[in-house]
Amino acid sequence: MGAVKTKRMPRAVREQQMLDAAVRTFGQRGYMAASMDEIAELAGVSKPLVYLYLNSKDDLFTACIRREATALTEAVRGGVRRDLPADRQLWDGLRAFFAHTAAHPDGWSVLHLQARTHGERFASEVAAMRTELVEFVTQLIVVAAREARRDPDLPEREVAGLAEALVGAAESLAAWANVTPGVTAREAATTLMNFAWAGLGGLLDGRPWADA
Amino acid sequence: MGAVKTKRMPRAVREQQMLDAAVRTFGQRGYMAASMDEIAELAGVSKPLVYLYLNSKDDLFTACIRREATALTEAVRGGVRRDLPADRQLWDGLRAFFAHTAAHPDGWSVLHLQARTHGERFASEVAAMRTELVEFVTQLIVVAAREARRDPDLPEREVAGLAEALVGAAESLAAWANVTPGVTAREAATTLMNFAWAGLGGLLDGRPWADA
Amino acid sequence: MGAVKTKRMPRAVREQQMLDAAVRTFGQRGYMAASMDEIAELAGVSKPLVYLYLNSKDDLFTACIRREATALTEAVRGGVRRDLPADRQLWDGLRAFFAHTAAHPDGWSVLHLQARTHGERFASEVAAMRTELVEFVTQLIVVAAREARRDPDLPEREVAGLAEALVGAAESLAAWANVTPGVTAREAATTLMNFAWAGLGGLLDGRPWADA
Amino acid sequence: MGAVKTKRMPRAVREQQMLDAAVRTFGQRGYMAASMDEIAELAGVSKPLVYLYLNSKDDLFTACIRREATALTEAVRGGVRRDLPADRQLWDGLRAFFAHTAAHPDGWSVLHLQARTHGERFASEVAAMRTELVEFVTQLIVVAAREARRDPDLPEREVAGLAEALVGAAESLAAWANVTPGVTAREAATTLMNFAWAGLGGLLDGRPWADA
DNA sequence: TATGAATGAGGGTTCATTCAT
DNA sequence: GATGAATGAACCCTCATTCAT
Repeated sequence: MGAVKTKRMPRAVREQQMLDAAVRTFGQRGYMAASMDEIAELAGVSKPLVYLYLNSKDDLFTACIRREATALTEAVRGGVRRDLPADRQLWDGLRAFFAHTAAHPDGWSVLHLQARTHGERFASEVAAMRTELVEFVTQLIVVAAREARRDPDLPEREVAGLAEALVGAAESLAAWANVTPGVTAREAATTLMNFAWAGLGGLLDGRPWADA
Repeated sequence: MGAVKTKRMPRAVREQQMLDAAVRTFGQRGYMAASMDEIAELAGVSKPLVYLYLNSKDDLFTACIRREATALTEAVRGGVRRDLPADRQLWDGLRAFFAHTAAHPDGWSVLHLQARTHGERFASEVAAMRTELVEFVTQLIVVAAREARRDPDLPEREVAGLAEALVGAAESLAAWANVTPGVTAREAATTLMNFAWAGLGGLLDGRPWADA
Repeated sequence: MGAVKTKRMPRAVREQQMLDAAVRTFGQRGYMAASMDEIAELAGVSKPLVYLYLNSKDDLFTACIRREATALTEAVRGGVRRDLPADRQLWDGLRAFFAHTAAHPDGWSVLHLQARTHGERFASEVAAMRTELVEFVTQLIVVAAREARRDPDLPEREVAGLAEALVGAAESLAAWANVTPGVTAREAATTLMNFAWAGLGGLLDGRPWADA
Repeated sequence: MGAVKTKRMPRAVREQQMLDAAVRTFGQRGYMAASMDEIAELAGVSKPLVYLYLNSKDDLFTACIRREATALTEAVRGGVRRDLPADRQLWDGLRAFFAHTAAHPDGWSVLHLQARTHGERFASEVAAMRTELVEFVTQLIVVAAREARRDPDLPEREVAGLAEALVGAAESLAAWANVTPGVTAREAATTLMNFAWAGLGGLLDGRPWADA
């Protein structure tokens, strides 16, 4: 069942077919439960060819992570115009993020679940991408503070924690939106914006929550 | 290595030793990479005994999930006094949550990473616990709205999304706190409270962020 | 075929059965061409059991080498009485050597052919045994020189070369005797003694061959 | 790496390049561990071309054996003048033998180690060459006996054994000389001549070693 | 209660070999 | 004359699981 058996394709094409099959299989079965046999069959190719082009299960998985991470990063970057105000950038970025993860659930599973669960080697591969997103958000927070002309010296770690929380919330909402019928990317983005932007606003206004 | 070899223990005790070993192994190696051999050895028991008591790898893993989920739920519940104001309840609950996950990283890994990555069967097992937490938070949001005497009819799905985002942010911060040296449970809780409570406040004040 | 299927043997016994099968298979097929499947079947055991006891193909081969090397060394040592004259010791040693190699052709193949052809790791394992034999012969030559009360200061490397040549001749004759019908251990030993002892005698008499 | 990539060579030349690469690879890795991939790459050629010219791994290996056996045989034959006395012929032949094996260690490895370790088919291929050498030596022994005008009717099998031993000693010394630094072909030849010629002399003088 | 002995099934990887151009 | 694309078959190894005691 897999792809139609087309013979003698140039290497670059076959490689993409293999990566497609691999992302799907890894995303649905998990890294370890996915067998090279299944991937090869889904790609419409014999196993040795997979090894010839992608080298090993490890390398194949790494290639998947890289491809999907790049795709997601570029989707977010491409959805944002850096000349707009910070809140608008965040809003656009979130929409792009939710739209992309919803459109590529297996890729998102590879990045969000599988890569972080099977060894430092893979985890650090996604970590790079996540760092980029967190830094993007961090910058937006700083810019927002400056735009609001309010005291911009939030302690650095505080900002890092906030960004981390925001990205985490986004990831969680992405998963939630994927399984809750009828939730659109726009809606998820709205929910998060409401939550986050107001929270940031309160912070920047100097109204932090304080325990007794 | 592993537990001291003591013979002829009552069944209940042996079972806990096995679960301890299993949680540790599953948490560190991952579900599939963990071998029954390693678990049995770490528990100081022969493999057939593990099967006699816990039946299969699947069942063993399920037992781990249940035990750790219960422990986490109870830790959070036990940290909260339902007669205090909503914000204080959230704050106490978060501190308990971060403290427990920091104290039981393998258990947290089982719940947060492993259980969600290896099939619907296990995922739904954690989902129950997560739902409980999300519902707890949901209720707090509603109560907070009521306490603030402001228009309490936030649309239900909106609230669900917020709660989901908050729990996701908490989970993400828990992981972040586990790998960032020097971040305490209290600090993580503070960061999240600042973020979330202010955000909620803004929402409840009727100042949602709105796109153009 | 292979051993009769007997169930539930103690480990030590099974291990010997496996080594028997392995020596036979390695000796006849060669290290690389021998498959673990074939060895397991010949031993009347499933493959996993072979791995459980012997660990890996490498380790299994090493165990074969060690067992056969020890057996050969002990056969030679056991055939010699150190209180007899040097020529008699050599004669006895050679007979024991030829007898043992003829009785265990697969073991001899493992030591003489296979172990030296598949990597330094195995080669050095046999080298130890060979060194022992060469040193035994070396000593005999020195003793013979002393007994003959002739100038005993043969240059050391010269002696080493002679011993090497003698052992090589013996190994070669062992192979020859194994494939030439009707050649007994005694006969091979005689041939070599005639060849070697007279040669040594000439040397010790100070009548070396000299080129123009 | 490998040969310089030159296109469109005449077949004979390409074949030699392939055999060069094959001898080197077989000699260093061993017959089974050598892969056609490696050989083709080292030869600077694509794999199908190797198959086109040499047919199969088996045939390629056989071709290597034949080429190297012929080269060695001719080196020895070319080093000897049949009109000189027998001892001189032996001495010259040994020098040529040791010089050639030292100059072509991979070829020697193919003949001495690999060909004898991987099935009757290959073994018999070298056996032919070895027989030639053994016969050459046998003849020299007979001639020596005649020259010495002593009773030339040594029993035939006795002579065969002696020749076998001599060739075995030579082979062993060749390996020894290859790994012992500073041992020249001349030196190895001297050692063996001293050993062998004197031994033969003793024999021909009618002074065989005799056991009790 | 507890375990040493044993295996069916399957996974990752590699290799000699061929087709189609 | 020469090669990029492709595969059937096999091999080493591991694992969850059970039997017999």
